[in-house]
This record gives sequence, C-alpha cells and structure tokens, in this order.
Amino acid sequence: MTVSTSDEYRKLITPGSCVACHSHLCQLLPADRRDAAQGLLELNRGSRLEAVEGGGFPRLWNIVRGVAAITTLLADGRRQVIGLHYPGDTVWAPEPVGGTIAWLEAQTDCWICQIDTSAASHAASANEALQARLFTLVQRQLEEQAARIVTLGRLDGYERLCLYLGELASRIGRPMGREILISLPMSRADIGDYLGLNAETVSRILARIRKDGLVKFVSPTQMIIPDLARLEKAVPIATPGQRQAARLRNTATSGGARLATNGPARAGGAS
Amino acid sequence: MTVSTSDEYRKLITPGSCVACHSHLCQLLPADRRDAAQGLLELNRGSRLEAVEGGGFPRLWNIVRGVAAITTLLADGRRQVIGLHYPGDTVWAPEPVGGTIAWLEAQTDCWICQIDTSAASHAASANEALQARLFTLVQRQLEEQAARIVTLGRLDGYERLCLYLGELASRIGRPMGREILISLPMSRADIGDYLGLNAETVSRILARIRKDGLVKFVSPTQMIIPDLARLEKAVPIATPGQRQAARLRNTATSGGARLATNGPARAGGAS
DNA sequence: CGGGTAATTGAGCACTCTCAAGGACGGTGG
DNA sequence: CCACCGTCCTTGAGAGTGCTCAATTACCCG
Repeated sequence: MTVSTSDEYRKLITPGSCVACHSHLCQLLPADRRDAAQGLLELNRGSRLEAVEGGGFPRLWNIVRGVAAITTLLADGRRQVIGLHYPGDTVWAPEPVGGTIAWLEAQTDCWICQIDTSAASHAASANEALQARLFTLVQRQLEEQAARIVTLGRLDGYERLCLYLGELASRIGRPMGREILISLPMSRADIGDYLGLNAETVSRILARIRKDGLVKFVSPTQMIIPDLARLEKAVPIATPGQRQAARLRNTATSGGARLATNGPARAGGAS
Repeated sequence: MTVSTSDEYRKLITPGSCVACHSHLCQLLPADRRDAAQGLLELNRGSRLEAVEGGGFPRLWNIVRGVAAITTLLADGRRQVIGLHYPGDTVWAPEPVGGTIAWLEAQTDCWICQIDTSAASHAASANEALQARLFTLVQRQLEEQAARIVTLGRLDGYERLCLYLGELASRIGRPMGREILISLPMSRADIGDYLGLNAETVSRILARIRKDGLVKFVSPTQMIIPDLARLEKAVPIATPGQRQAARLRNTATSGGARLATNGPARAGGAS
C-alpha cells in the first residue's frame, strides 16, 4: 500500500473543495475533524488495505478511481472475493472478526478515500444528513451482498459470468456506438475467486459466451459487448440497469443520495 | 401473518418494562414514539413478513422467539434463503428493490418485534446510543452476509452442512452433558435453499455426516452432536495462525497475490 | 529474443442435479 | 384401532457441471 503525496492529489483534495469523489461524504463530517477523518490513498494493483478496529463506528472506503475487491481467505488457502467495487462506490470496511479477516485489494491501480466516521460520531451524532447517508449506503451494501448470495447459491457458471460482464459493462464500460468496450480488471483466477469458480472454468465459459456471440474478444483482457440487453437476457434476473433505475426511484426522496449503483442482481437457478 | 393480541404477549410487552427481548433497542427510541415504532408480531410457521419502504431509515426485525429466514422467491418459483436468524438476532429488513423482494419467513412459529427507526430518526438523530447500536447491528449483518458469500462460493456441500449444524448447535442447541441436542427448524428442501443445494443432496450429505460419526440421528428432525469441536473442524474457518500461513503461501508468487489452486469441486448449481 | 506469467485446451474425475421410486411419519376418518 | 392420504425423507441411477492435473499457446516486459 502506498500513501501518495503527489501533486495530482493535492489539487484534488484541497480541504474544503475536494473534488476527488462525487459523494462528498467527508463534507458531512464536522469541520474540525474533516482532516483527521479522511485520507486519499493510492493503491497499486495487488496491494491491500486492511480495516482496523473502528470502535463500533464505521470506517468507509470510497472508491475514487480503479476497481477494488473485498477479499478473504480460508484456512486452506481457498480464496473468495466477497465484493467488487467500482468508482463511485462507498464500502463499509469489514472489521476483523474472530480469526477471519477481509481486506480491500486493488484489482487495478486505485485511489481510495478513507473516511473514519468514529472521528465524527461524537461531535456529529446530531448530523442528520450524515446519518441518512450512512443508512442509504449500508442499505445498498446489504442489498448487493444479498444479491451475491443468490448469485453464488443459485446461478451456474455461464449465468454468473454473463452477470459479471454486464456488471463491468455498466460500471466501467466505454460505449462505442451501440457496442460497449470493457477492459477486464481482473485475471481469470481473480474472476473465479469472485464468482466461486476456478480459472480454467472461467476461461472455458468465456469461450462459450464468445461462441454464442454475446461478447467479442479484442484481447484476453479486452472485450466488446455488441448487445448488452442480449447478454443480460442470459441471466434470469433483474438487470443492473433496472436495479439502478429502481434505486434512483427509491432514493430520490431520501436526502439526495445518488450514487451510481449496481451490483449483481437476483438469480435464477436450480433447486 | 398473524398479529397476536394474546395475553401472553400483553404481559411481555408492557410499555416501559418490555421483556420480550434482550436487546431493548426500542427503549432507545424517543419515549413518545415508542409505541408507534414497535409491535410484537406472531408468525406461524411458513408465514411471511414483508418490509415496506422505510424512507431511507431502517426497519428492524428483532427475533424474539423461533427461527426466521430472509428469503427471495424467483419468478419461476425457486427460492434462495439469504439469511437465517435466531432468537436474539436483529435484522435490518430488506427493502424492495428493482422488482425483487426479499421477505422474512418463519421457519418455526416466531415472535418478531418490529422496530421502525424512521419514527425515531427525526426526533432522535442525536440519540448516540441508538446510533451506535444500529452501527453495531449493521456491522454484524454485513459480516454474516460476507461469511455466507464465502460459504456459498468456496465450501462444498459437506462443509456447508457441517457449518449449518454447528450454527444450529450454538444458536438453538440444548446441551445434554457433553453432547448437544438440536431440532432442525427447516425441512431438507429449506436447508437446501439456504445452502445452495437441493433437498436430495442435503439428505445424502447428512447421511454421510452421520456415517462419519459427527452427528447422531434421533429422528429426521432431531439430532445429537456428540462433539461440536470435531464437527467444526470439518470446516476450514481460518484461525489467525492458519490465516498467516495461507497468506504467505498466497503472496509468495507475486505482488498480485495469485492463488494456485481453488476450492473443492463444486458442480451443478443450476439450470 | 528469452523468461515468466496468464490464458487456453484436453482428459479424466468428483460432486451435485434430475428424475424416479420407496419408506417413514402424522393426521383424519371410518 | 386401523386404513388412507399427504408430506417429508431417503435412496438409486444416470447425466450434467465444474474441478484437477497437465500440456500448450499467447502475451508482456526487459
């Protein structure tokens, strides 16, 4: 993990006019604690960020740039990516619990703004805007995790990968006319860790999805999605777009929370 | 869903001296909203409780008695149990999102205390104790869901069931000397929906666990765990030492933290 | 142009699913 | 009390999906 002090940031995070992110969550902290409570970190690909004990109040990670995974390990070395987060996301940092630990791991070079609300809590418990924002944020993260539980519990590999590609397309895809260009931020093995598969299976299923014409390969890490709707139709669930629209409807009333959101959605599958 | 008004409750929930639960979360609500914000519900086995829009503030379900599952029903009738909750648990009620709805479903007869913090939020945002309590509660739920993601993503059926039995033992098991007696609150099919398996597989694996001596059957829904420690040893939960070792293995290859091998064979799953 | 990592592909196997047939259990009515 | 019935549980056979192991092939970077 690298703490950067480059000029590029200094400009971004000028106190009082930080433009690093769109959430401006830090602005809701009490003015005298704003500096202590935030810090923009630069993480190189593969480096990690572990939450420390927050004393009961949340530590938040705001993904300013890049893609970062919340990851954990089993005793035997098996690995699972619990969540995958994109620019604009704010993550409730997982605290160490009973021998198990999860950390944030940069999948690409990242800028992460760390916000420690414990610094704010005592002075700002009356801060209703902050509280509302935190609730919205937590609600979203609970939903995303619930969706991932369904994905891992009930979707097969093909569906999981279609979901993943759709997620990438809507979060970091670059529209090119009617098509969408995506750069995969993770290796096959990492994708496998995210989707509960292994690297070879990911590779094989990707080949199958390509053969079905749902995606075109530019290189192993760059692909083009000719028709997002068709890709999403391969997954018998609400699409990220639909969910986002629904959430905008939902949150429109409550305190102007307007983070672009998504996350894998609901699943079909067997039973 | 049944709203009970039986005498048995009336005694329990006498305002100001409610002893229905141990959380006493409702006591943290402002006094004038306490009645509006809570209500003790009786759910018969199989009945449901749906959250409604909370305006950005959480609706909480406090499990006083019984076992309840947060469940989603897919368009084709298949189910996924997202979470399973026991007496003493407080659940952040899932709000309807994008056409997908999750609800609480009583696995056994339940008493549920519903707490609506939106009633409290405006008057009591300064209530630091309540806020701290909510954070703790959310933190725990996020952790539980993260653990379930790992379970579904990386544990095989045998491990998932051992975990489930251990969970039951520690939450609703009755100690009998050195052994623990548990009454399964769910059918094989429901357990399958919880663990991402199907009913037949659950039955088969249960038979295998029995043959391995980790559990003794009293009846199909009552079992005895002779040695909880031995059961838990079947699940690779990371101890600090093991985690350290695994991390060293994991980081040894490169800064990218790659992993040579993945989880156990897990197949099927859907379609 | 080498060295190393990442990705692909193949063969064989393990785990879980589907479909199907009995068996155990509890409730009901005769 | 017992036959009947529905539900849940068990067990079997066969098929499907994904994993392991292993060998290439492609790609990146110096």
